[in-house]
Amino acid sequence: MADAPIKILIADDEPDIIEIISFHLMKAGFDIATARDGSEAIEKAKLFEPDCIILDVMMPKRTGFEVCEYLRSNSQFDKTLIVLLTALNDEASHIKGLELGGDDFVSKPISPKVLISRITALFRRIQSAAGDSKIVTTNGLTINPAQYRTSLNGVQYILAKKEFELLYLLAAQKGRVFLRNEILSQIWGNDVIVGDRTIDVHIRKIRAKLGINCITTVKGVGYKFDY
Amino acid sequence: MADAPIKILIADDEPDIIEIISFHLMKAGFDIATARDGSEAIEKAKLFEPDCIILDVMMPKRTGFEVCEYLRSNSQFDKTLIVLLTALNDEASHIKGLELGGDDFVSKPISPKVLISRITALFRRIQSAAGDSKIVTTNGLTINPAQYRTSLNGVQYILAKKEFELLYLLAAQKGRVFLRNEILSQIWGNDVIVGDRTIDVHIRKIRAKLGINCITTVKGVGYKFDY
DNA sequence: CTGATTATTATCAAATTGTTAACTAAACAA
DNA sequence: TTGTTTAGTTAACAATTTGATAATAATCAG
Repeated sequence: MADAPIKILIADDEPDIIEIISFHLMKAGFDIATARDGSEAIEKAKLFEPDCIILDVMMPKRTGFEVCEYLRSNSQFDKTLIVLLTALNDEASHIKGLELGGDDFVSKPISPKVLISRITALFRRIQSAAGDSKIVTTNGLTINPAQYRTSLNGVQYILAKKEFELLYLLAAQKGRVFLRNEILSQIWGNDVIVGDRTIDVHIRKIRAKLGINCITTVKGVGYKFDY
Repeated sequence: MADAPIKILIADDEPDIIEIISFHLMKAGFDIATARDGSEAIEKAKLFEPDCIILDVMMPKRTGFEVCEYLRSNSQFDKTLIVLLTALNDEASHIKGLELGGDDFVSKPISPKVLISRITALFRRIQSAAGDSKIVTTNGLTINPAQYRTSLNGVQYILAKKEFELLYLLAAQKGRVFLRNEILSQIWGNDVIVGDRTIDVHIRKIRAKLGINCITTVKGVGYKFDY
């Protein structure tokens, strides 16, 4: 729901595992925090407010199960995904983990790629369940189509429907030049006939409202988002 | 909004597997349909409209991957969960499956209990992402769907049924814009026909009763809760 | 410099929503 | 049942916002 990078907390008592996983998740663009035992995991969870927590089942102080149970009893973490890791490939703990409110369960040895694609799949599914589509973010400019909201460096700008749709169309494929015809058929549809100047006027309004030149004119061709 | 039994389609070419899985899933209260190959899976999916499809990767006619790809390219199945089954415990196909839009990936031999708990966990997570039946609290405003009660800074406000449902629908997914059509189908259902002004009037009543502007109009699009 | 393309501005028409009041249906108590 | 209250819907109109166009100015490419 937040238009920020996805935050993941990794809790495991084996430094090697933490290192490998966090390396790969960072490379995949996630924002990472780590913890070495169950108690630390809970503390960090409260401060860091991650979107997803990866918990080793076997940890000192509090096991992953205990942490999971704690998090699930606290409404602050209603929307936090919990992925449990275990060395055992044992059915009972697998089921137990899911019943305690875990969202996924991965057995060691862990393949970072598999872990990343599982987490990605979970987020994808949740976003689509919540009716979200893709949020565009560049240089402090955020365009959120589910909320019809545009903000620049934290300040909100209210765009009209057509303005917003036009901006989103261009921004969703940053750098690509859209011909006037493409824009017309995408935003207005193939059967509606409007003049060419109409596009210009909307582009102008977007530029004026945001106060930045995020849309570049490609003379004789069309427009592109470049920011 | 409908609390009908959850429908699951199982597609596998091994009759034994189908039998075992469908037996356990039925026992767990799901509504089951089956298919023996990829093509049949697609046909049945269209007719049966399952909430979840369990696909064996290795199937005649069309593989599970192909079926998955097909389903994901068809917006009718946007909200359908896809669980892939495979005999291979091979990382590449695991990742491939998730990238094709699968939601979970389970390796054979399959434990029915594990399968059920994974499916249950997925549904649980999706429901909560979609804003299911939880008390909403923001800035002193509390909306309790179990009791149909609303209070603002400790003071109770009595909303009528439709007013309450409308407020809750929006508030459960704060920030998200709901199209008028979405609102109509969620609150009134797909077969009831009411005029557009009806929504406005209820929105107005909510705003008047609470005395705050917790619902924002997004002109030409719909409404959103923002408070 | 010149012709073509785009930017700007103001204006008007159209679409959308807000508001009120009246009417109908449902729920409830006497 | 009857009368009364409450909720839900609709219609009519007002207010607002948005979108399209035209006319003019500015800009760019050759």
